[in-house]
Amino acid sequence: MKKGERRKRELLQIAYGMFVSKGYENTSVDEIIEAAGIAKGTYYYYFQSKEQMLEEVIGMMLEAEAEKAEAVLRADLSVPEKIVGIIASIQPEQQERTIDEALHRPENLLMHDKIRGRLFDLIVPILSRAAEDGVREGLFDCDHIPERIRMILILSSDLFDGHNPYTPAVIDVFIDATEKILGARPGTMGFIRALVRAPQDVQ
Amino acid sequence: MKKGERRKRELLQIAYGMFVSKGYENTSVDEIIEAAGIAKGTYYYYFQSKEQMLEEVIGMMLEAEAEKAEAVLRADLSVPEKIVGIIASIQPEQQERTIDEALHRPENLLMHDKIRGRLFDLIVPILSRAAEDGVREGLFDCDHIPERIRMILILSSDLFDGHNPYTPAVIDVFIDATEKILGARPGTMGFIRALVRAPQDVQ
Amino acid sequence: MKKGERRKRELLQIAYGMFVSKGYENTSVDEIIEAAGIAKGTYYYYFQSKEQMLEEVIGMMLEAEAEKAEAVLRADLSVPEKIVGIIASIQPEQQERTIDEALHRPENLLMHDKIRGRLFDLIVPILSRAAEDGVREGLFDCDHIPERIRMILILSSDLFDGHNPYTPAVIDVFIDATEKILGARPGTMGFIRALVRAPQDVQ
Amino acid sequence: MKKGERRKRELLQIAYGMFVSKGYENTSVDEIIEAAGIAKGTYYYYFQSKEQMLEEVIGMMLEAEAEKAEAVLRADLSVPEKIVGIIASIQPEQQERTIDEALHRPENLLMHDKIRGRLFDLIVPILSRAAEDGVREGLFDCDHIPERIRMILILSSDLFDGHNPYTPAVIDVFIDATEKILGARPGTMGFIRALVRAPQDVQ
DNA sequence: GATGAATGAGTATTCATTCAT
DNA sequence: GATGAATGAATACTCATTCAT
Repeated sequence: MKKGERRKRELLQIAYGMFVSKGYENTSVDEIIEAAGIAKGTYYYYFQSKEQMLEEVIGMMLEAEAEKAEAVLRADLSVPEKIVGIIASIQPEQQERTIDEALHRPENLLMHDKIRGRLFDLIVPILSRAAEDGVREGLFDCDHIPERIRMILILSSDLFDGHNPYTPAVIDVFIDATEKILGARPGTMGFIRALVRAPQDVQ
Repeated sequence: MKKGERRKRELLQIAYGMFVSKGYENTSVDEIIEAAGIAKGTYYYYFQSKEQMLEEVIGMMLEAEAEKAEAVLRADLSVPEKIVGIIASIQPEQQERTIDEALHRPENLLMHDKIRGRLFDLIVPILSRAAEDGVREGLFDCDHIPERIRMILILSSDLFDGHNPYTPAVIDVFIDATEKILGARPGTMGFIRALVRAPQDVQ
Repeated sequence: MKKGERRKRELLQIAYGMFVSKGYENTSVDEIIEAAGIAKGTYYYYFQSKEQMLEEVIGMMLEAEAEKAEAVLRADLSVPEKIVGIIASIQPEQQERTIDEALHRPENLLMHDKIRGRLFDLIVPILSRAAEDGVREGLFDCDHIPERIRMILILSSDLFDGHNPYTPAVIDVFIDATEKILGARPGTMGFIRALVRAPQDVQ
Repeated sequence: MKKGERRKRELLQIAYGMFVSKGYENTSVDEIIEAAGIAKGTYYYYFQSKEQMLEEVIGMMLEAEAEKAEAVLRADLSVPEKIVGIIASIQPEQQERTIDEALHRPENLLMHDKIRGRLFDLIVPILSRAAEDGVREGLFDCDHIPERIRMILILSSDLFDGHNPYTPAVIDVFIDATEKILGARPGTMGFIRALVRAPQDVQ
């Protein structure tokens, strides 16, 4: 049992890397088993189908994301820093880039989309708790917190997902919009600017 | 030449319908030619590849979208109405629904994504012109108009694409965010609420 | 040893049910072990191969058939009744139907055929003994009894195996043929008609 | 069109030979295309599936059988000779043997069974016409002709299908049964004995 | 007696594309 | 302009069997 679990974990890791770098649809079972050094039968011993494996890969990834987010939440940071920190930590392309600089979007669409939906459902409540703290502290002033959080997630995931290079103007507007959506004083989220510098020269 | 063009147009229309209802990847060339009643060779006489055909399908669709948007722009409407009208007109799912009520997202991802990107690039300048009018009229107060417009597009396309049923809270927050992103007085975009009622009962 | 034998018996029973309802070829070893709640290794501890298991399943079934036939032979019945009783008792579909009404023939062909051959070899001598009694009693008048018995078996197994609905004409002709093959007086086997009524409405 | 049809015919012939000699299930598509010297795609250009090809193979074979039977019917023969001639002509094993002496039954079951059913449906009416002539001529005396014909077909196909060597006793009983089933005078079908001699030494 | 992880040859089917006519 | 026969690499999945523990 122990042994089988470890093996499975290993296969998920390998597949995750391949899915991210070449796309789920462009990664064949043959390629996975070759990379893993196992037989076809072994693959189907652990996974009922390629699609079910994708679900497990995503599940594994989400667990990791959730843990990271919770860690940020517990860290000694201001509420805006927590929110931004969590958002930054889930930008999928951050890790994807690490694995494969030449990431082509189209082949990743399916996985990207599946992850995005489930990730949002997972992260919205966590971020909402942080935002509620912000309201309590008088930093934010707004109702419908989960809906507002989701919007900020939508914006950030779309703007900063790596396929549109973001200009200073985009960042300014994003900061402005974030502050206003949460009812924060101008400047509250300004520190984002500093965080965003680095990856800019990619691509 | 004239005749050939018409034929091609026809094929694009047929393919468009199939791509939208079954997804690009799930539509085989065989199915297209059968639906069109032509031979395999004829297909490849008109299109270099299936992918190139997709590009042409999208191009054709975008032309139509742009025309519709320009028409709204020329119409006798207030600036906020123009902006909302254009945004509403490009919700891809609006047309897709017409063609196939049971549209499943995953198979449409590739086309959807390709369309979205190019549609935004096309529509942002048009909407920006409208927004500039709004600024001139004192309705809006903001800089970086194209960036702000793009954000509003991102939000609306994600929130209202039909796979998340939108609650009143979502609409309220969207209206609030839109007003604040454009620097409009509260209530300026409130009329959106009325427009959004109808499709709600679809799902 | 005792325990092992019982276990094996149990497995044969389970497999028999599955073979009959889904067909031998469509029943995988995986399905058998899951139904039996044992491990793969255990299966191959008891059986050298799936095919060998089939042989054992058939053997087990034949034993049961032979016992039933002998019981009918010992019963207090007229010779024609004995013969018809034994034939009726071996109609494989009779039991199969009990297990799975929706039995489709093609998947059962292999097993059906194997059983049929061995069943005939087993039952022909038994029936022949009954028929010899009939000759002795003056009911039948014929030579080559085993050959004649086999023909009657062939006819009945083909006509009444459930996939051809049998009409009254078929039954009449079968009765007539049976009587003539055995050299019996007309009417000797007429009682068959009554027996055959019931299953007719199955299909 | 002409060319495609010929090609298809050719493939059916090749497949027929393979199905008969190795069994349908044991003949892979790969083997067929290799034997035919065509590409995988070509195979699926002509046939939707392997199973559908089987249907066509059988259809082709049945056409041939029917033609042969009709020819016998038109020939200048006595009614009993016609009937026996037709029955002899359809013994599948006759041709199968020609193609592959080492015919193993189990792998042929599916095809054999499918053919048998359709062949009977096809041949029963033809033989019935001949039998009716026999009645008219006073050679036979019976009702329910199609049912009786079918029984004779069942018997002959089972007795003479090559896997049970037929003894003189079997032949005698078959002749006797046939005569009685049709209400013919003893000796009417005796000529069968002569026909049956030859193939006996096979196997 | 019993387990379950590992095997790998085998299978049918798909599909965008080519090209001689 | 148009045809349709031909291609062949690619793909996901099955399953009886083995064997170290």
